[in-house]
Amino acid sequence: MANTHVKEMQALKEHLGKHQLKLTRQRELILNAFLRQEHITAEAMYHQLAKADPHLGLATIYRTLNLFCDAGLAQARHFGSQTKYDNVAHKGHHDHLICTGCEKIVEFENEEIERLQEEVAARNGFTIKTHRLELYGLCSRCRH
Amino acid sequence: MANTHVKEMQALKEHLGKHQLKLTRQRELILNAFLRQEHITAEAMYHQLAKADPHLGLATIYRTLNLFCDAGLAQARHFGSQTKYDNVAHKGHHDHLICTGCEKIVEFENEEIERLQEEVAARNGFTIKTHRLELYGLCSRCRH
DNA sequence: TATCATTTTGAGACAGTTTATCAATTTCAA
DNA sequence: TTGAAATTGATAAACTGTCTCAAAATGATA
Repeated sequence: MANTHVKEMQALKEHLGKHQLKLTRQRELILNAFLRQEHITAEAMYHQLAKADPHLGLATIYRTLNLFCDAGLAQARHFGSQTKYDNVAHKGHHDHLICTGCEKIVEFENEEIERLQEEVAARNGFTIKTHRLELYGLCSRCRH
Repeated sequence: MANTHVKEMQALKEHLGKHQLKLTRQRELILNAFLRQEHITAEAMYHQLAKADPHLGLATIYRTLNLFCDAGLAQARHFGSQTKYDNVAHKGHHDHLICTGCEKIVEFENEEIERLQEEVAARNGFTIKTHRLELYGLCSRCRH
């Protein structure tokens, strides 16, 4: 398997080392698959990896994705009843525009909004570490 | 029962009328209880209303809160594994500044951010219905 | 490279939250 | 008042995610 994600693998190894955790075949497999996505659910990843390893358990996917969150490689977000794991490395940061009709998700970035967020935070004595902005509505196709 | 929420009751009746739905004792009861809250889970409301009506079913609470969402009186938000129903009437919109150190939550409003959100949405052909903005970081006291 | 304490895995049981089912009841227009 | 249509309550079922535990894999050490 091509290891095209050297930097992230490095970060994972570092996290594993710091916490007496081990690098397994499954963790490598899941990391490589995960890094090819922008965001994905555990269930979707389960089905996607079924070809590569039919015996890979769903619980392992959940455990590993949560591990990635701890390691700072992923970020969990709750959309409706599901949890999506965002690939943090893929893009620095992106916010979401979510269609409540067809569930379509459009990503966007807006520096002006980010700047204003910093301003609000500063005014309240906060130092922002991360944020989450989701706009819910109808896309042009669902408006009818 | 005191009907101190005339405007919202009106809005509910309007929605019911438009969709061939009926006004029931339970819907009135749940509406009045809901409007006294800022945000609440279905489970919490279930326990809270158990005194007023011990036979009120949990399914009815869920159904009714979802009805309120359709009617524009409530807004569902997913926090972890739970869904909280926000009272839309209570305050217009408010976003959250959340301290990851002490869990303190500061509410804020920023019209400029809201305006930019509309702009982003329009650029992508979306019509925003609601949004959710949460800034995570450390408050001044926790920064040390 | 063999050993072996420790971690991880897979499979399914389990738990918490929300929705579906359906007979009995309630609403409301006529 | 009547009756078609909607609603309710009770519970089963669905769904997402976590826990359990015996078996397997890892990796530090000899």
